[in-house]
Amino acid sequence: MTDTAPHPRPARSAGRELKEKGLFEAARAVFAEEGFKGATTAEIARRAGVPKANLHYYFPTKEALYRAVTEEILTDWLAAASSFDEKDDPKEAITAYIGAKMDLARADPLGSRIWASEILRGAPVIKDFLETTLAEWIASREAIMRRWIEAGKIRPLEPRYFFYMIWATTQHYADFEDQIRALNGGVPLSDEQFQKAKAQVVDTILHGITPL
Amino acid sequence: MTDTAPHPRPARSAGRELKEKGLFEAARAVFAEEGFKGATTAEIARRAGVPKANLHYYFPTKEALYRAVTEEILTDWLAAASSFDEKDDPKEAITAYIGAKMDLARADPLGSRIWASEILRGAPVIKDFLETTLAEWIASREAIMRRWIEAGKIRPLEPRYFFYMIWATTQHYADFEDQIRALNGGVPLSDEQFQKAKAQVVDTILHGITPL
DNA sequence: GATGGATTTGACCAAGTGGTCAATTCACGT
DNA sequence: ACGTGAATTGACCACTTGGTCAAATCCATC
Repeated sequence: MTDTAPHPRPARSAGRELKEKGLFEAARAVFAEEGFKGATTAEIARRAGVPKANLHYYFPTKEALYRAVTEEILTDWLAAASSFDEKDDPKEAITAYIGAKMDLARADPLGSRIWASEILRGAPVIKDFLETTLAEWIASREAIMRRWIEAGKIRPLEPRYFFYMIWATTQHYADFEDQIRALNGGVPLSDEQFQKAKAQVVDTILHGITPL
Repeated sequence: MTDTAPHPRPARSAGRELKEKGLFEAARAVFAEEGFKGATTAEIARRAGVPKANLHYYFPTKEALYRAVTEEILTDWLAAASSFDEKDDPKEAITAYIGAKMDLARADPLGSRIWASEILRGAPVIKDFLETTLAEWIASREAIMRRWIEAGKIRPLEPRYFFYMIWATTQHYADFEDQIRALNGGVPLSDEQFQKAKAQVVDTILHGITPL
């Protein structure tokens, strides 16, 4: 009320952000379905409901748009990864981490699919992330797990392959959603089914690494 | 020596099959890297070392070539799957199956990647396979596992989600090979590393489902 | 209501795209 | 040597691609 100019500059900025968001989300969907090369700027613009020339006003090139999309995905990945560090107890940490990864796969399957598609084509855009940030992440968590192993808290194993199993299994529910749907009578997993799957993944892996 | 006509008709046929094979293999590589839409017939022809027009002599359309490639992959998949049925004991059956899937991922990563790429784009070509052959396969193996559960041979679990875990984990070593390489100091897993990974996958999953 | 930068967009372009085709070359039986 | 069908391929085509651009339109400010 006291503000006589509710959106003097924000108006422009907000409009811009909204349109940019629309293009961004449309791009996520198309990149997830078609991959980087298969995606077309025309299709992205069409889904966002703007002329193609307008897309190029907000994002100079298809690759710039793609890079913006991937960056957000890496951020989300790291956020989920942080749940591994919140507990000192192996079971709690692993349970939290698997849960976070499963929830992310459920909440943002497109992100997971874009990641998968990016790896499949040789990871040209995120290669640096893999070689630096991700490599450091897994190295330090590997050290943590080795301490757990030495303390007899979990069975001896190669931590890397353990993480691969978690990544593969959790991301499978996003990347292969269409296959899972086909095997589920043509309908997507319900929330109950997904929760059960999540519990089973946690349960099986936890049992798999618990000492006798 | 006795045969004065070493390749009278076989020559033609063999030449044809060889060229077809070359195109087929080139297509596998390009489809695996770029996906169906991203792959170009020009690139496939270039890798096979033949003019593009020649490709269309052997395979009328890009999609016909793609279908030929996918059909072989489904055959390989089923062959690996049969190893599940060779043993009556759960541990032996699952060990054999995981081993076969891991070996397939190692021997033919391209096939696994084409499958993944096909699912990512909505499985237009193999949807029928998923809904019929694969659905039947998992349904009957689900029944087998339920019997094992009732007999107390394995812990109670939802067989479907168990198979998803196996598929995800084993295929991960093919589909995410580039990521694994990046996390392995830039070099692919050696044979020893891969064998160790395979053993650990078997071991963890087996422990994960073995009753206390 | 005039100014000027931000935004919008139809028209356009050079470079690919999957696919065709007619002309040529090949390999074999005669 | 010759005839014939299989195989090869350069040239071509209609269409799509990512990206450009100049002209139009908006809209906060003065």
